[in-house]
Amino acid sequence: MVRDIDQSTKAKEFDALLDTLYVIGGKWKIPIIHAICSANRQRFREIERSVTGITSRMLARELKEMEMNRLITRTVYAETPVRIEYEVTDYCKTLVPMIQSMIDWGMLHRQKIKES
Amino acid sequence: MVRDIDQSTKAKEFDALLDTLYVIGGKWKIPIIHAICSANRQRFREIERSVTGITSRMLARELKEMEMNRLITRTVYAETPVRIEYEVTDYCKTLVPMIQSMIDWGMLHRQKIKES
DNA sequence: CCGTATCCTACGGGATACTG
DNA sequence: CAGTATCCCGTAGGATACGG
Repeated sequence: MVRDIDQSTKAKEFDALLDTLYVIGGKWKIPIIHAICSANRQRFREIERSVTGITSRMLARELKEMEMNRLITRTVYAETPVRIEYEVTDYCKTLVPMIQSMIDWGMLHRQKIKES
Repeated sequence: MVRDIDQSTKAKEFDALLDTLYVIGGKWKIPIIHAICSANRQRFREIERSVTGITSRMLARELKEMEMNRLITRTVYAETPVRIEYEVTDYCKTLVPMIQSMIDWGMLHRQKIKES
């Protein structure tokens, strides 16, 4: 039946939405992506500085999770001292328009609230 | 200085991003908006049914918060029995493209993970 | 139908200290 | 620099029951 097909499509959309919210969920992932993206590649300490308020524990944890989800890559350069760089994947860059729309919307929202 | 202007712009962008994440934050708001939007207006019970897993406590709480943030309106129709409908504001509809991109991205992500 | 009132707990996430 | 190890806490949010 057409109706069944339509329902399962809606259900899949809903699940996809939940997936996305899960992947980008929590307080830090989007800000981290935004930070790495704006410099294209970044070291641990640099990210820590540009994401205001994050602790090294949280950053380490989030980076690990995002690596598992193929959002970033971690590269170790065997220099002395060792240098480690994080880079967003092309895949992750597909999130950029979404993040930009979040920024735009936040600006708008701030205006809206001021007009109380 | 140009550099200061640039930095404060970046800071504002960052804050706007945090604002958005705050407003749409939590587990339920985006799914709720998506549910109401897809029908344009909805009653409490209908929303409850289409947002899988939510409890009435959570739904009531989220709706209240979203009303405060001018994302939805609550209209009471003095019939018997009384009918109450929730509607997204035009303002809220500016979130729709973002939500759609979340859905698209979720679909993509699922593929990506399957290819492990 | 449209919620509110309680109670309770898992866990996201902060603070601090420490290692290779 | 690039993290790990502990300890700890607030609160988002689940379960359940009830009321207008």
